[in-house]
Amino acid sequence: MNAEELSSRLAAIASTQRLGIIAQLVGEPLHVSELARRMEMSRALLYMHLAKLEAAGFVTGHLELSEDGKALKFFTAVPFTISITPAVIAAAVNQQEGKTD
Amino acid sequence: MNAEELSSRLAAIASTQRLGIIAQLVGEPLHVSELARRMEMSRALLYMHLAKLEAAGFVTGHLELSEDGKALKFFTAVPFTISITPAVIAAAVNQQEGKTD
DNA sequence: TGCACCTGTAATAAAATACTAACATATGCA
DNA sequence: TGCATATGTTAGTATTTTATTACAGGTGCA
Repeated sequence: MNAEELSSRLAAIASTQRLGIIAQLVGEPLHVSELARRMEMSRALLYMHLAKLEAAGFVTGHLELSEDGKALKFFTAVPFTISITPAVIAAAVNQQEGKTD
Repeated sequence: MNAEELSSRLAAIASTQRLGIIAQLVGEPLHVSELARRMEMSRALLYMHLAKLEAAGFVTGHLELSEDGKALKFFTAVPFTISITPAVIAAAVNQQEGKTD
């Protein structure tokens, strides 16, 4: 992972709102409207946060049909581990490209 | 560590500029003017970044007198390890206060 | 005295993020 | 038909972060 990738992944979770979203989704996928109610947040704003989290690979969304036939957009927390130390940072800075994982 | 502490620590390193600063300081303390030259950045801007990094505990600064009697402000990278997983985030969100370490 | 260094801050401008309000569209059901 | 639910976007505003410019002050030395 290079410095740009690292900083953008970190930026995606450097937010209490987005940490809260991930926490809500751990072990329990939720659809957008339900998540918005639990987070006490407008859907428009939630979409913005979800877009950042999904772009960084921390959550993933998919459409599902409810029993009564309505489309629901479910989001799930994606498993990951990020370990950061000064050496990891130095390695990231001192290279142009990084591994996918 | 609670969600606020976690997000503010992450925010402090969620920046390519600040990752670069840490990388420069790993294993080699530098004074502000020298670091500014290496980062190709104005001192005023560098001070802002250093203030954020120091507030979050990633670097630490101290005054030193050079051989010819001039005051130099040296900064050093502080050793640390941050490991983040969905479970760590959930734990941070679901508590009010956290341990110092 | 003047030049080359250094630390430190204040005021301001520019850019990026976060947030709100409003809208369009669709489904099921009484 | 009308209400309650849902997805999704856009346009505009507010706030925060980043960056620049311009200071004021200190030391050593030729």
